[in-house]
Amino acid sequence: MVVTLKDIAKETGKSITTVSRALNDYGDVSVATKELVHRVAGELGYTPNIFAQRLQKQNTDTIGLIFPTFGPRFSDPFFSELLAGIGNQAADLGYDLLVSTRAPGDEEIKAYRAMVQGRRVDGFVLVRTRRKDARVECLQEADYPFVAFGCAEDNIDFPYVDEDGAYGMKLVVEHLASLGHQRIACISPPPELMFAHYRLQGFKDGLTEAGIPTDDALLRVGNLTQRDGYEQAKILLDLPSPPTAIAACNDLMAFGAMSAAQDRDLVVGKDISITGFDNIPMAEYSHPSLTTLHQPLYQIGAMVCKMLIRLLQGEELDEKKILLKPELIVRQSSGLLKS
Amino acid sequence: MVVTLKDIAKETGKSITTVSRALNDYGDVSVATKELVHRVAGELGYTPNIFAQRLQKQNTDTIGLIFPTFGPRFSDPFFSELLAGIGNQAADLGYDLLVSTRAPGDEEIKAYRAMVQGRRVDGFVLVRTRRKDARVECLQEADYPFVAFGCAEDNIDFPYVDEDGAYGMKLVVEHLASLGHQRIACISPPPELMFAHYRLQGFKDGLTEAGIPTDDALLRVGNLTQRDGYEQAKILLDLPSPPTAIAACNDLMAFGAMSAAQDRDLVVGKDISITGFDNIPMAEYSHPSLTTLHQPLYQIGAMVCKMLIRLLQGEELDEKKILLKPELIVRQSSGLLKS
DNA sequence: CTTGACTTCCAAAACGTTTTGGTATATGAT
DNA sequence: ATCATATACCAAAACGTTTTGGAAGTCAAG
Repeated sequence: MVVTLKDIAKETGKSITTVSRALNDYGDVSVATKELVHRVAGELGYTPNIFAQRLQKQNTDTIGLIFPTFGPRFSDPFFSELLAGIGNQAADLGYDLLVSTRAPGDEEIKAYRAMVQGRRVDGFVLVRTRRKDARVECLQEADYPFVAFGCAEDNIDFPYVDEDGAYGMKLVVEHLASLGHQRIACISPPPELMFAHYRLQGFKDGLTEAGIPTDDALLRVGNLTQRDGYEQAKILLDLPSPPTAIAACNDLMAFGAMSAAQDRDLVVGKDISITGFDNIPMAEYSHPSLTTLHQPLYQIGAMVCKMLIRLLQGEELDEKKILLKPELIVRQSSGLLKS
Repeated sequence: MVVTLKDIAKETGKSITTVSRALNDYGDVSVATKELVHRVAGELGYTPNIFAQRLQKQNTDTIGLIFPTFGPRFSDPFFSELLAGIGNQAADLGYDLLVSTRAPGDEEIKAYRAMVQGRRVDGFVLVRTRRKDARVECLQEADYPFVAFGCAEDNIDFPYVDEDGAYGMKLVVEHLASLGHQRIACISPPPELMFAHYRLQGFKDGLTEAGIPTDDALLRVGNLTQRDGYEQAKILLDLPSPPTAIAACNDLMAFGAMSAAQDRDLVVGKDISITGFDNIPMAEYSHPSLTTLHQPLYQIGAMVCKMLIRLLQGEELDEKKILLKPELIVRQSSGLLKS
């Protein structure tokens, strides 16, 4: 039924060894034999049994990816874009991608340990690094290769790609300040996430550079969902002296904030300015369209994946730590301060 | 380094056979031995080599899923939700999921053939069935098991889950008609998609039931993206006598249509009503929020996956063809016809 | 003390590949 | 003729598991 090396060997009258070596283009097989073997293999429709190969070669040609999501669904477009980038790159380079989701915590680490233990994958892509990141510890301890999207605390060393969140938020504040805004709020991600730290810091630095004092009442934390963007924005709008601009640290929270403002009949882009971060596809088509920072997630995914595969193949990385500059995309959701 | 059955055999003084059979809970191993083997396996941290298992058992415990997307990105929330459902269910039942994306056409079929040929997966989940579906032909010809999301043409027989699109669109038209709308447009998906047919048919039936004649000028086709929703809505709004309501056949196109209307300073929900289909998370938070039909994509994904695994394990399906009723979610984007 | 049934165990084969460690033949140099 | 070298090939082992087809021992019944 299914064609193996043995069948080709029988058909060509050569040994299994020779057939194998012919197909893998070894030097000690004559050109004539190689041609013969390839032709017969084609005719019979031979495809190598990948599991036999992996068993023998003792590698998996698979990379692991565990999304740190809450709840079963990962409908965050952030993840889908990234996944597409990683997945397509992996496929192009002949690797399988083993994906699952797990909420941060014990179960998550158990999942990593199980994959390490069972030698289920050759290496990992880590997304959304955290301050004290148990995943990093676990993998470094087991001496397992990985590349992260998101940087590390200073003292820890591993390869990663990250976007310069501090720079991005500074751009946003500069933009909002130039429109006349003085009371600028920020909805930042949970502080245990590495990128939260940088984005918030960039936000504060931006205020300082614009000569605006920081008001702690205008700093809120949200869990990156629309729902939380909505809730946090409501709190901000209820302040005795509410902000005239809200810089959300991702697009989803920005959409939530827009909803909250619109529920109070504020016109976003006029009565209040709202900005996001990520530039997910929806940002262009929301109403009003969203001023945000462009992060090329698809490319970042591809880049991280390529770096990992380089590592797995024993090559050196030209750059071990890559920091990308996000680009400010000004749309309708930010506008001149009404006087 | 890595623990194998041999190590456990050496440690316990039993044979490899006995160890294997102990771990797999065969009847011909004494209770004492089983306990011993399990204890030692635990101590040594044994994990079976999955590739050796698969080679021996001649199955893959993997299910294949090729998303029919255009371009490299699949940021359509429709797909992410479905993927989450399929992926989590597969993981729960101990199966791997091998995902890739391919635009419909020759390359797509080649990808299926390659996976079939190489016995790379045990079966497939097919999404978004088409009228003359080459994937179905290919898999049926190879006698490869699969379950689809989306039904078939009448004469073809395979297991599937589908939502009752005709019923859903009828609900929408009924709703819009009850608000006083008479000139109702529809932006339907490309007709080669099975669900396009049913949704459009439901739309027309709805009009008939409401006593509204069908106007072909109000029937447009869009490729399911926001961009196309935008373009098609522009065309509709440019008509000498434009529609007062637009029923888009998915949420993304509905968002595009909302953009187009808002660009002309129409207030959606007042000057014009717009509805979608799918109820993606964004639908709740758009402005205005979107009237749409709820399709439990996560659950559908899980259901399809479970059916497939049932088949793979040789069980019979209670129901081979499942049709779900979508639920109308009325929000702000549909409102009374302005008189 | 045989016989058969039952319990518990195991050696060896098998899955399909790659790699190791050769052998055999031809060619050319001495 | 002899030796060295290069070319073309292959048998067997190995990867780690499951399954096949017994074998050995115990026990009860005849």
